Amino acid sequence: MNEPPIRLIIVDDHPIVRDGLRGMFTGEPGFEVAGEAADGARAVSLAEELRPDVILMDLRMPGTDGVTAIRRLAERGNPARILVLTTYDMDSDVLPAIEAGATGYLLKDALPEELVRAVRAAARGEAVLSPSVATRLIGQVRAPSDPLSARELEVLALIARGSTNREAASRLFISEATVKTHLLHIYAKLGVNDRAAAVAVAFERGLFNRSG
Amino acid sequence: MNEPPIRLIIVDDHPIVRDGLRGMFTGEPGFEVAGEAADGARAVSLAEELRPDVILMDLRMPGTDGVTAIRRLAERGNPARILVLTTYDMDSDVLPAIEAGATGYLLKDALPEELVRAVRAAARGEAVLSPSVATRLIGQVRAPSDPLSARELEVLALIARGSTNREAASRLFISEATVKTHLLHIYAKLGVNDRAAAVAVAFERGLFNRSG
DNA sequence: GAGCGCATCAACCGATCGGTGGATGTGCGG
DNA sequence: CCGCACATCCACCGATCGGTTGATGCGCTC
Repeated sequence: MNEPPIRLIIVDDHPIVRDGLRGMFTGEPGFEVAGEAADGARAVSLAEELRPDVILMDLRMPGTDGVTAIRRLAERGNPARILVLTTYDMDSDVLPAIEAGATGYLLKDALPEELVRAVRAAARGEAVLSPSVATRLIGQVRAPSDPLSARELEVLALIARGSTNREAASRLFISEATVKTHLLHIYAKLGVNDRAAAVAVAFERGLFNRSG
Repeated sequence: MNEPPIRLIIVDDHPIVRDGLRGMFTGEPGFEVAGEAADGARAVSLAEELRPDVILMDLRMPGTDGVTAIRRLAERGNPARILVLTTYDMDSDVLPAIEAGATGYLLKDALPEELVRAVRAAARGEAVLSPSVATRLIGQVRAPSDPLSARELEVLALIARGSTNREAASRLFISEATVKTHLLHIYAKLGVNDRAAAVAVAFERGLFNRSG
């Protein structure tokens, strides 16, 4: 008795990657590549139209990004399993994707057979994580980090550009004491003791990428 | 009169990307994919063995990276044209690759026809740059930045982790005065006035990626 | 209403930083 | 030899930072 093929949509802004993935799954029994999209918005409408079993989703794409697309699919109750496939394993990428509803998260260095296995697992509803992503999630569970408030991010961004506390205060129309208070909160949240280390951690976590 | 096909080696640690590229050039007249490698060392020995016209080279790979491989090929006088194809357009990636001898530098978001055209141009010995890379090179020519010395990078790395000048001095077995001197040099080279801004610029330029 | 998170603010003080204006020594290339 | 880059070092001093120990006000949720 033959099972129906796993119907798949490939979402990635890089044509080369889409070609590579299509080639891989076309040559693998049990899969059907139902469609492709180069950004999140197109992925959402394709998924509505084609009702795939699994969506292979990149995160960073021009226009609508992967996390937003995942959120929209979840809001619409779309049953497709979403397997994130991306280059990035930074905190700022992993958590939002999983919180938005992704079933799995793999990095693009995965071997073809790993990827095939992961898509099969995702189609069954099983969670699939690459080792480095799993490690990060474990770390987050142990020491969940408080997010910085919008104001804290504003202060930190100015500090990263070289403002003294006084200059930052002037720019934000607040007192220097307030800037210092924000900074102390920032240091506590990021687990550091000074501005330079705060800037470093902010970059490592991609905190400055969220602006704009 | 038929011209011989352009013989190509594909070097990328991501199997998906290699598959995608192989598929693309196999289906395109005038090309022959002579071989593939997943890292720089393998690329160098393959190039010696197969004598390709063009090598499509990724930069960041485990083991021997792309820049090192380009350098080795240049040292051996290998005539193959090297076209870098990578995700990254940060200063720390672009300049070393071009200085090492790459004929061109493209980003992975290039359309298939752009890539085909670029490989043909590279085979003719023409330089090929993606727009964002060209912009960066122009910027570098206008305001060439001094690279930080190895010692300066060591100092800055410790500062980014939150060391005071005194702690950094202790860790490096030097005096605090020396640390401060290094920092002043760092600020001058990076065009900043304090440690936090220096850390930010270092991240933006990918200066901390070179370690290890 | 109470509690919470966030934003705002103050004064004080020791620690640290950044700037200044020097200095010496080594290795390398012209 | 000279000049350069790099590494190392000094003392002094004003500016800034980080920590401390408070405080008020606002909006939101239970």
